[in-house]
Amino acid sequence: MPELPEVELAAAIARRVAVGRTITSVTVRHPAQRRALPARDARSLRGERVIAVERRGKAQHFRLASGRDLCVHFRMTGDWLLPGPGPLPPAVRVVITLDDGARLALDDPRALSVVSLCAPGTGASLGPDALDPALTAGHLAQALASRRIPIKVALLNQAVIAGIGNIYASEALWRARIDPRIPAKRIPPARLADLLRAIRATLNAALRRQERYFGQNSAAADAGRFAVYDREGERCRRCGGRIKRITQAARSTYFCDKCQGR
DNA sequence: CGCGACCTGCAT
DNA sequence: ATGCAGGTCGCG
Repeated sequence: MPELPEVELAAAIARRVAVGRTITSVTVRHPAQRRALPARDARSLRGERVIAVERRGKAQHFRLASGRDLCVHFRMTGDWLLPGPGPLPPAVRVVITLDDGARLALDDPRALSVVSLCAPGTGASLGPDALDPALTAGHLAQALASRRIPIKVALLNQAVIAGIGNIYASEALWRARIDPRIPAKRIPPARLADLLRAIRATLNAALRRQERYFGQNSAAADAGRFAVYDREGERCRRCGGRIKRITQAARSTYFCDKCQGR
């Protein structure tokens, strides 16, 4: 479940568990994960103190006392789990044990997550974080000025703006009443300002929702979660139009063609 | 640019 | 059985 809001919450959990603690072991339990974090690297983390856990876009960075950086990316299905005693759930791929006995477990059924020691400077290709207050519509305009790709596809490009994924790209465009198919460079500055506000409102609302329903998997938590995502054929809650699904860059885009601009 | 690869589980 | 999934990289 990992776009920016989900990762922000996950990072908060990791922070609470790990910051100020020393790692006593890192265990890797899936061959695919071992490629990114070989046994040697995992071993080298023993005795490392965690200074901070930061989030940039969808990536988490454990800043370590030695100056190294343990990077975690959940990709499609990763999440942190705080396992109790006893056997670990089957999809736990990596376990970080801290000196107070607490365990931070990477739970990822698809095993596409990446945990690795990354060199400083990695992530330079990331654009500004979507919730960074320093990000302005002007920056966005500049980043999009030369791109004729559809705006929805541009929003998924983490080099343009970091943290937006397939769900919230559709949701933010709906909120800003922008047609996802419009070439990015053709959106006027004033509309980009609307879009940036819509992105922030969408991500912040999702964040609040996360906190409110933390740990629950109830129907209440899902009700009304998305305005358009995964609602093909249903009614637009704003104008009553039919929600459409199209494919862009091999991914589903949802939008209302009645109230999302020409 | 689009598309397969990386992985697994789930709905149809 | 098939196709799809909230991400990203690397290929043609």
